[in-house]
Amino acid sequence: MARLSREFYAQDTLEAARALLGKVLVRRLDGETLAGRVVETEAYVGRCDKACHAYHYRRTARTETLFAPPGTAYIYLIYGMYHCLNFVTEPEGEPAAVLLRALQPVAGIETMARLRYGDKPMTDYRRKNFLNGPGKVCRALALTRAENGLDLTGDTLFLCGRPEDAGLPSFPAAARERIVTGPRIGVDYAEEARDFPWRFRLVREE
DNA sequence: AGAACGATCGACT
DNA sequence: GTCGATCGTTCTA
Repeated sequence: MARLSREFYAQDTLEAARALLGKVLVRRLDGETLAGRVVETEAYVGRCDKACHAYHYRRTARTETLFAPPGTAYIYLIYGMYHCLNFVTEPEGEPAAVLLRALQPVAGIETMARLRYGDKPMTDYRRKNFLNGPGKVCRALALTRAENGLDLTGDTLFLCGRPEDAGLPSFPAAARERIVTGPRIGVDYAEEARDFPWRFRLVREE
């Protein structure tokens, strides 16, 4: 199964955040395959970014994962009730990562819907807001701190360029899309870094 | 030991 | 648009 290599993750974080758009995230759970297409990311760079947990190489129990090799999953608890999934980037020792903010569902949709909504029926509102936030993505993929530190070159959680790389049916004809850049969400406390245009979204052209 | 604070979400006016 | 939930992490003393 072709998946993104450690060298891919070792690149510059801003480049990685852009390059990850359109890639397919695969989560194997109890023998089932859950998958989604990456449509929104944010970059966090410890070297120079006050919004990054490892700003100025700050090393604590939590940030230890950001110092792990590129291609490691950094998952942390936020606001006491949600989790965020990040992909560790740059050469080992440079604490940096790409936050996954949104997916388009690709496979295992019923299971993801159950993880997200339980037995509540699917509605248009729920379909529209299914995987459009970092906490929602982690809920739908059953990712918690227990999965923090997972190796993304392994079999449990990984990214690939196309669905066929994971044995999934290919996408229908690709719509025209472009990358929209803007400031990151929820980092108003981060002084000058709050305005860095380090959020990347894949949006359909009209 | 205690306090402050979130890289969010969903319910509600 | 506003607001509260909820708890691990981090910092202060």
